[in-house]
Amino acid sequence: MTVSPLEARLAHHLDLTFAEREALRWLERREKSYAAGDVVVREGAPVECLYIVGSGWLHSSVTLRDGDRQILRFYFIGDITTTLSIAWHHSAATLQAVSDTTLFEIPKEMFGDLFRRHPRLGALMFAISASEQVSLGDRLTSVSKNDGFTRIATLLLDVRSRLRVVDDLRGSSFELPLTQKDIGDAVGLTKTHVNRSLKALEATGLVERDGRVIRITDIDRLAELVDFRDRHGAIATDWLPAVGAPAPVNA
Amino acid sequence: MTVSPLEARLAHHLDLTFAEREALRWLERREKSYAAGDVVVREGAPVECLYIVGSGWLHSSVTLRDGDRQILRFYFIGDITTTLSIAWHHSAATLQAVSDTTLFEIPKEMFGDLFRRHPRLGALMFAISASEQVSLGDRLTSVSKNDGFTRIATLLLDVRSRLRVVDDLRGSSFELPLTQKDIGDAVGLTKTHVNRSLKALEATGLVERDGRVIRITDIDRLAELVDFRDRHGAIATDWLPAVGAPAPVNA
DNA sequence: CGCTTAGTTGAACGGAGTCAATCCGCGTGG
DNA sequence: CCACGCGGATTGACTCCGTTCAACTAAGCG
Repeated sequence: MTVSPLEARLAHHLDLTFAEREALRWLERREKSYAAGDVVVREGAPVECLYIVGSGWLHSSVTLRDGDRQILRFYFIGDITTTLSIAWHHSAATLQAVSDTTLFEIPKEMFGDLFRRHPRLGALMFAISASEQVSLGDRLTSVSKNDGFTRIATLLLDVRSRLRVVDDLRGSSFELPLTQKDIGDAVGLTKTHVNRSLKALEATGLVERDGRVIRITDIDRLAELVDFRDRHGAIATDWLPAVGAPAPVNA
Repeated sequence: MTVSPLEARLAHHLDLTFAEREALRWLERREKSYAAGDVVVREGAPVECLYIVGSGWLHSSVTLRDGDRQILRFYFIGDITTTLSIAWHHSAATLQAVSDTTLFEIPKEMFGDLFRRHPRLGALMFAISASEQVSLGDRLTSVSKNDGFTRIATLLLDVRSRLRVVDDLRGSSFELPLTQKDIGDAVGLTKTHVNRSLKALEATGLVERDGRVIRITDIDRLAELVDFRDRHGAIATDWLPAVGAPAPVNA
């Protein structure tokens, strides 16, 4: 029996019951593959499905009137994508593969049914969504208040931290399969200034680059330098409802 | 029987059953009052409860190392606050009353139980949370890519739009009980530049100010000018699970 | 009536954008 | 095997939006 990415993710926070595990695997039957650069869903297109990331990197972004792009979020294995758009019939953002990826496609209705059959998992999804919202808030703060150097350092630390939780990231180095333009679109800088800031980061000796492989030589010191707060640790689950057969609705 | 704020909000999206209405009202028993400026929850403090806004304005913010502040979100009647922090035992942000407010305090466990007893409401909460996330993404985009004039215009349009949905806002004018420093903390500008941008907005004739009362004379034209997208309309509910007694967990 | 907080305005500075040239790695085709 | 072309990375010069610093005014309040 293979380990499913979403199951693995959630099991990180909770001791899942057999039925819960079963239900999660049930969601991951329709597998699809995309090549690096492929657009999975375009902004404004109708969305009937959510996608669980099976492997690879993706990002979601919006395009402005002048053609400029804002990258909102990166997705890694075990993440659920297009939840952003679940509130509408049309996608609020473009979902694009950064590297080669596999996705599990699940119809929205099936996701909705999960709330009914496994309320505890529904509540856990809510909590995960909340933590993602905090993470987005952190980036807003970073973009709003910090200079380029700090924004990029924060992005690197954030990505590394998520890869560590999500992937089996061992050492201090990791691949960042993004162009400098992409980085700029994520943190609100031009590619020119991204380049300058990356150089400045290297100059401190805290970050090394080899092509698109990044190595942070002293994570703690860099984190201290830019006041980075890691949000990707454990999440509180003590408030979740009891597991098992849901209580009947009383009058 | 009084109309509860949360009930009214959710009924906007869904035909609620009697049992669901009952459950929502059940959440709103512990009422508390706060004066303008009061801090309800401080960043880092333990949180055991969520708060439904009964009346008034609030905002949540984070404080940076240098004392600078980033306002993440404003809350109005019917909003659920501190959901941001539900994933942790300690608050991720400071919740502060902007005007005099009343809040309904609900223990996290009771909120969790809502997912079990009324899965459809749980899923709806998830959708609302998703739409808030999109809204936050819009602000990230605005702060990341737009100049001061546009950022503030967007904030004004956004607040007006939310007040219109949430409150019985009739005309084109509304009170903005914020200092220019507050506005700056929300959109990432200094108070100096907020002032200049407000002046510039007035100069276009599209916005009038009288103290803290704002009047947008031509909403459509201002929206067109700054490429504003209103996210606070209806949300899709067709994917929600069926109402009624939850299905038993099958083997 | 002073004191404090918020709003307003001016001058100078600087971080990041803009524009533009150059370099580099890599795939493609001759 | 090498010339060519292309997308991305790098670097420099100049400009400008927003900050910083610093008055000064207006308004609320004890």
